[in-house]
Amino acid sequence: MKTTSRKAEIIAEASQLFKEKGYSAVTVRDIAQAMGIKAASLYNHIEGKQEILSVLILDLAKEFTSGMKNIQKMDNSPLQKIEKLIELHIDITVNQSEALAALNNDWMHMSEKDVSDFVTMRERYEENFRNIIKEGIAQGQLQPRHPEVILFSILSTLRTLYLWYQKRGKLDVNLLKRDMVAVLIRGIV
Amino acid sequence: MKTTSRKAEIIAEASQLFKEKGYSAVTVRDIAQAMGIKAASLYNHIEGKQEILSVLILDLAKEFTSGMKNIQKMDNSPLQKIEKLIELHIDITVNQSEALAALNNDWMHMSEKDVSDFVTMRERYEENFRNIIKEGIAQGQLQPRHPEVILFSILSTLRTLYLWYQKRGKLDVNLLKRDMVAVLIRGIV
DNA sequence: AAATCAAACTAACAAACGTTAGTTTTGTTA
DNA sequence: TAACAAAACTAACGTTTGTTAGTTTGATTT
Repeated sequence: MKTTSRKAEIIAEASQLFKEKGYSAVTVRDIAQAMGIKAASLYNHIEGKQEILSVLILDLAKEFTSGMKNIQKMDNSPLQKIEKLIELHIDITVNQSEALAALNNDWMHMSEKDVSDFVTMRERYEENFRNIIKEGIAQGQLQPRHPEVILFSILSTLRTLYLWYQKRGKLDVNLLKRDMVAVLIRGIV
Repeated sequence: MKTTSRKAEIIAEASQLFKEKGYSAVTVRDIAQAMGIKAASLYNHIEGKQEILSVLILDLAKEFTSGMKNIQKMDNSPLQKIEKLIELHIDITVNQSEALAALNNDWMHMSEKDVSDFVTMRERYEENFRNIIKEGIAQGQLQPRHPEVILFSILSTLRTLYLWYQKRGKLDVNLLKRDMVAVLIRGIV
């Protein structure tokens, strides 16, 4: 019973290498070796090195976009939406930390068209997030800080969560969500 | 009156390229072209491509280490020390965002020895930061959250500040410090 | 004017790069 | 067992990579 295509296996293997050394420092021969085959064999399954990167990044970007859409639909307060967004990022981090690394660090190495699509998606995502924050401030539910500072304090933490989630003893996900929400929203004092 | 050595100019130019595309995607010919000279000419001033990276990263790491040392010496409460650390990161970000990008993303491409030195310095820095947090919790000045979560919420935000400080209309530094301290320490509610 | 020196140059290197073409192996289906 | 398709292979390609060697330029000092 085979459940994953060979192409998917290649992408999965490559994503681990990309996470460790970055896209540009990983060669197709590295990827092939990790799979126990020769470099040329990869080309039976993929169009090129760049395709691996684009699949990784764009699929993940769509997942964020769709998650955002779902949360916007909900009949929740701005603060509750922010909590849901934090949980969305944590869930994605736990299951897709390799793709997340590529999305964060290597998006500029995609083709021109894919970069442009990605940047558009990212800007939309950030704008939606910012609007939720602004609404929270307007309603008096959030402190009247610079929305940009709030947005990026939260987003920076969530985006780099993949860097330390692994090594720090694999905190229980629900515990992590609880503490992250608390720290990011209610501060530390 | 020449104030900067040719070597320093090369390192400065290279750091900008590294920030844009990452160390591995930048060639020595790219660096040379940005300076209006030929690639081979660079080798009159530097030992190799890797040396540029190491100078950038290790000098900056030392700056963080020395900043931490100064703050530890002060006779301040844990909370005040954390505020000072936030300000330290912001000051460094404003003046050295290129080197900061290299330190964050490309440290693993230094020589084995330099990587090892760097990782040691980083671990010490994080441990010192963590101890300040723990002390704050022990004294009841901070909420009793998982210290690791607090540490990395703050550190992630500060470490990636360089990514958005530029484009967001160059907020006034003092205003930025005020809002960052407020958001990171007192939360957003 | 001769000597010095920093900093550029041309030319070339061996190695590594992503990728292509054509062929063989392997396991499944007819 | 013959046919087929998936997935591996060998061999090679043209480029780009970091770097070296030896030379020339141009300004400053002796």
